[in-house]
Amino acid sequence: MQMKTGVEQSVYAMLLLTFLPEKGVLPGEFISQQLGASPSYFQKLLRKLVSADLLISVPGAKGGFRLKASPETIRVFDIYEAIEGKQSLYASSGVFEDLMGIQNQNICLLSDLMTEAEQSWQSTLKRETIDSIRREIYLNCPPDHLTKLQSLIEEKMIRN
Amino acid sequence: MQMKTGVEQSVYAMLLLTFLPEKGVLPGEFISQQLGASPSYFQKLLRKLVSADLLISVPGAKGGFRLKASPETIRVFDIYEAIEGKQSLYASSGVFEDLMGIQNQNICLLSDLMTEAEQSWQSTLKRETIDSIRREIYLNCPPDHLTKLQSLIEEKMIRN
DNA sequence: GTACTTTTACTCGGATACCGTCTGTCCGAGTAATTATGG
DNA sequence: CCATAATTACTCGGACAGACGGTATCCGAGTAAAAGTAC
Repeated sequence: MQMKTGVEQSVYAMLLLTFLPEKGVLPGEFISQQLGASPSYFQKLLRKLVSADLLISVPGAKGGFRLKASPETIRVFDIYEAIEGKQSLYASSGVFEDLMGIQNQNICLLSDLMTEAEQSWQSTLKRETIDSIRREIYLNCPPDHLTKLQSLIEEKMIRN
Repeated sequence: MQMKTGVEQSVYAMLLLTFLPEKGVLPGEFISQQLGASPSYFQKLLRKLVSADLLISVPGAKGGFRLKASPETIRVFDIYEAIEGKQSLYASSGVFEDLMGIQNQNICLLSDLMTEAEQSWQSTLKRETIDSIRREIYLNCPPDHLTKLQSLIEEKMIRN
């Protein structure tokens, strides 16, 4: 049981996009290059983020991706859910309930506990936003490195 | 990302074993039959539980499995960890930290949050024990069904 | 009846096959900006 | 110079190959009780 690496990559992609000026977009290929991921696969992740209403995509020449909402409103959980899907971590088979002769469908000996555990896992991911991680970056990233990245992005980005 | 079905099956196997009288054991095949699982695979799960010090195994004729400790001391988390392993749900690649020029190894923008989320998930599983689930069974299971199961177990079990 | 051997019924643990999921690649289609072309 | 066509550079989404992990099966080895055998 391990989280898809796509979740981490997606979070980082969203973080990269926070450095974009208003109305700018970044091509998917540039983003995947920066994260060291394979472009053709990364496009699929980006499209999932578009489907989840986290990104806006602009087709055509000078097209690319941009955040749909402001970083303060994008929770880490939203990205997690967009990539991992909405299915819960635990699915009861109901075998044991059958064995015990428990008729009531609402009673599942384990899933109540599992559901509660998953909710407290998720609530932690709902607390943090892309913006709060971005603030961590500003605290820990060397300023010259940040300006270098910023200029690289402005060079590669496309206004429209 | 989904929990192994082996975790659920293992929890139920442990629950079955709580119905065993002192010094009795149940063969692995009987347990797997009751849970509707394939015997050859289920043996592997049981052995994992033995390795994790949750079960005691008795080899030879009249051999089988029995709980090592009392149900009050066995947490759901112990079973989860025995089957799923100790690896955490999230493993940082460090790619983004490299991109940001963050040298300090201790700083990982995402893993702090992920670690915290996983801990609150685990703490829920640590709270509940096999015994507390067993009490739920007594509340929700028809009494006649319980006595039927109890007598089946005492018929199939082996004293030594 | 006792000592020894064989059979039986389990666990143990490694080798291996199957299958679903995640990762990764490829390609045709759609879209829009840019460039080329024809009058 | 303007309108139209072709090219270019992206996204879109489906099809598909490969890798990996979880599930499942099998088998030989170890172990201990029971049954059989010899004296």
